Amino acid sequence: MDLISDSDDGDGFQWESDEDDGDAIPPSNPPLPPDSAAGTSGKVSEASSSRSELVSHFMAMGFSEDMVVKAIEENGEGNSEAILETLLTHAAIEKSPVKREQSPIDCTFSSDEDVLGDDISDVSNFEYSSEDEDYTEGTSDKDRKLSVLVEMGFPADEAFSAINRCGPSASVLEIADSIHAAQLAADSAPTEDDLFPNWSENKAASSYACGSSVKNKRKLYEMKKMKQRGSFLDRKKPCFGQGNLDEGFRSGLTIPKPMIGFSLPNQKMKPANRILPEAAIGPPYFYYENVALAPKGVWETISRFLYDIEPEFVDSKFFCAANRKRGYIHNLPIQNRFPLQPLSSRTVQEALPMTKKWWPSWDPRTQLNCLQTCIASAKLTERIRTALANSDDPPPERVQRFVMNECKKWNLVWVGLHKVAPLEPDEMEMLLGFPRDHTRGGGISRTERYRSLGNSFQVDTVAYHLSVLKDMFPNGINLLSLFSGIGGAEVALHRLGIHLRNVVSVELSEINRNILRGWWEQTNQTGTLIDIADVQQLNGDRLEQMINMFGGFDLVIGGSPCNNLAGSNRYSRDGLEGKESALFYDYFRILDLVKNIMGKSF
DNA sequence: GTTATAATGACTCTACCG
DNA sequence: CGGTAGAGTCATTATAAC
Repeated sequence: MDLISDSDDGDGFQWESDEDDGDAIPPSNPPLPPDSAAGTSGKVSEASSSRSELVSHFMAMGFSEDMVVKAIEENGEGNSEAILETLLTHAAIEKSPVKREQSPIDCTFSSDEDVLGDDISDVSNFEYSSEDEDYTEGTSDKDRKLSVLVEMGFPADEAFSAINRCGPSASVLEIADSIHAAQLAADSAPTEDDLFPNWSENKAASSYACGSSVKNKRKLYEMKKMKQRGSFLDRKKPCFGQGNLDEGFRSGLTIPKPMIGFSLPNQKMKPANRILPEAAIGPPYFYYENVALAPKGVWETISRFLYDIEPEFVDSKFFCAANRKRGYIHNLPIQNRFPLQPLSSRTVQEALPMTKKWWPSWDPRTQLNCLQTCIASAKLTERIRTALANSDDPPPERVQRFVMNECKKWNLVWVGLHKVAPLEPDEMEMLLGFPRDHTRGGGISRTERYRSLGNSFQVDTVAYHLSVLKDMFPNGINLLSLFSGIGGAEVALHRLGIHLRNVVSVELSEINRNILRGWWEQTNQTGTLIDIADVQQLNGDRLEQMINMFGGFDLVIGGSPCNNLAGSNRYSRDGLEGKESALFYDYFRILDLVKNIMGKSF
């Protein structure tokens, strides 16, 4: 088949074309590091029979022999999972969007279907921490009732429904009764789990409680959970007698490997049509983001609040040259997605061509790890330089291990002989999909740039998910953007060619608000941008006013603070109840308000 | 007062092995 | 099945420098 012309610019992309014209991935692979399998301590064993079997196995999935051989050499024969991941990565790297190769997704998707009728929703252990008193300030009567009910131990989503059900004059006690009744009714209805065929249960989780060497902090954490567990009402009957004893420790969902979400660009297979729970269906559409590797139970809670939608876990390494493992919960359609153009480079050597010259053969990295908010110290890069300068050309094993460890930990790249360095802010902008100098100038310090960038969306990834909106809203959208940061959502939509009619952006940091405002003016937006500093100020009245003014929001998007969830946090990784990360509940609060207001008058 | 610098582990998940 | 080792992570804090 022939090529889709480049001028097509997004509109006409269709990945579901019928024929597998050219399987073939052109042999011109992206420039791999000069690593070359021969160099590294001959891991390639020769059991050629099993090997050729492996090769044909993957070729049957549609990968070229060339690629398969390379992938096997990289990972060793034993590790077929890793081989597959490498193949997927390289397939995604393939530049030209017109040369679709078919990908083997069938085998990675529906592998586990072992969902018994078991309860996956353990998560009603929700309490506002004591310092959240001011949560109720400036909010409506409805909000106050919700807050009280939640403190009583009711799941907020159920409390919300009950408040609406009972009407404005109902007392808290009446509402509580109503919730209870609804729970009893739900208990007798056996279905509901059937909606999530992909969720599986982590059976090993029960061993979590009996770990022998628990540190103090850990104990506290567990005791806290225990305490909370005692206080909430079970939403449904446990399926197996007293089996809910470890309910609070169970993690109900697993993160798929490879972390490709519901679909990737350049992938032949169409994602199956998912069935969303009734309460999840818009308007408005919504899109929520946070770190994938959060403490246990966090995503269960988030999902539970966001209408029981299954999270889509995606690693941005399939969209750019750096890892970024994130979970997304949204109610968008997932068919007919298309990627942002031009496609971003998916190897460091390609994205940062200057580094290629200095990249030593014993550094096998082709992609960076997650871009974070801090960079390596100059002392460290100097230690590395002297260590290498005092070694032979291929440095001894010990030195290599030291250097590789630090390079991975701090995302260092090669910028000279024996010289490694952290990324520059503009390089981070590029890797994350922002225009050059997006965060530069306007009185923003370098440190602040790193911080803001480290907290941002990866634009290509998000844009791929949002691309389905383009055909649905040819006249543009009204956007409610919470925790906007440096405007990843806005940039993604703009780059998709989706007109931004009215944007209400909520962002605490003045620096970030300035960045977004600067971008807005610089890109000659014709819509209106309203920025608000504090989510707490966004109450029902204000939302109702804006909704009436704009005719409703088409999309509510936001990634709530991750700092109490992120693994790098050594001081306050307190989970969803942490000081900042608890703002997730404001995302839910506002989203649900918008849904209710729009549900009434539209 | 603001900005840059450097030092500061733990929690998960996974692969592997016996 | 349990133990172990390895790897990766949208960060916070104290201090120096400006």
